[in-house]
Amino acid sequence: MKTAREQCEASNTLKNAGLSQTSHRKRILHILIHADTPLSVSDILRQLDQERKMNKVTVYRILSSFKSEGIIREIPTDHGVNRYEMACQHNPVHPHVYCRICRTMTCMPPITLSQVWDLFAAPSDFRIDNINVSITGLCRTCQRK
Amino acid sequence: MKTAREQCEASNTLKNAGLSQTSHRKRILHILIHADTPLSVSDILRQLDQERKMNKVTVYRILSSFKSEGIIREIPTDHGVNRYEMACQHNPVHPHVYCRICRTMTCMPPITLSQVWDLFAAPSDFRIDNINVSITGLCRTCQRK
DNA sequence: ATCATAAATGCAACAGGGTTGCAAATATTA
DNA sequence: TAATATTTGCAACCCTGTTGCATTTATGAT
Repeated sequence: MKTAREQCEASNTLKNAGLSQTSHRKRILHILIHADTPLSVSDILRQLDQERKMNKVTVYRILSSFKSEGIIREIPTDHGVNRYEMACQHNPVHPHVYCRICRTMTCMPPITLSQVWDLFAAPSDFRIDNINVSITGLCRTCQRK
Repeated sequence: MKTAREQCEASNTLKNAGLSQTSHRKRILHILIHADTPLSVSDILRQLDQERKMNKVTVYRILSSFKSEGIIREIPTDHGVNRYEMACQHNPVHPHVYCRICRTMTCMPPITLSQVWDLFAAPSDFRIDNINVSITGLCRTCQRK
């Protein structure tokens, strides 16, 4: 029985997705695998730059390919900044809690929507302003193109 | 029994929220009330400009005050563009379906998350890439400030 | 190993959403 | 109607994310 972190190991992940084994991709995977919250591009750049700089365009392109291959999941926020988490470590899909002031995002256990409501009906540390459920994909028209 | 559109009527909405009755606010409310999908700021500006131009800063500020007062609900998208819907016309909170190509957003009936899964497990016109559940608000630390 | 080809990366410049400071215009209250 | 507080417009700006093109790096066949 492998742990989620082993299953997500960089070179296997890239091989399974049919992506070439570049040092850039491995570095970004390494950061995502060891993150304990979903990361933004600026979070990733900051971590990369501690060791060796990487161009932001490269980061965007790598994340874009990871997203297409289903390696990572993208989470939009109110502030227009997307965050990313490893799909294999964060299964199944689960709610995220986001503070609109300090912009901290944390993962919740994978429960149903009505359970989310129940959870926050009780007195809690977190004051909810808004709950969003978004289903993103391709509409019928755009699938044909 | 009033219809949702009557309940949302502009001058009452502003009065209840304690906001002054400016023509700008009424124009934006009018557009939101008559929208059949959640609108982005550029959607709103485009509609406004057909009649008489309004500065985009004003639109952002008005939407921001509406959001603080709970008059409208904000829905983030993968593309970093927020969309807005009248809270009183769109109760309770419900999922949104968003096409990542044409960027069309539509409202779904207010069902639970597991029902959403069931709905899309069956053959469907819409191909799901990603489901996001986000709870936005204030964490304990930021509530104190 | 080495070479040719395809893919990945860096750089500069750009596009668009959203924000801030300040001056001018408008609404509210007395 | 005048005084004050609020709202609006304008210019300039910040940040996220994208595009085109030149350069570098990985891959696959010889």
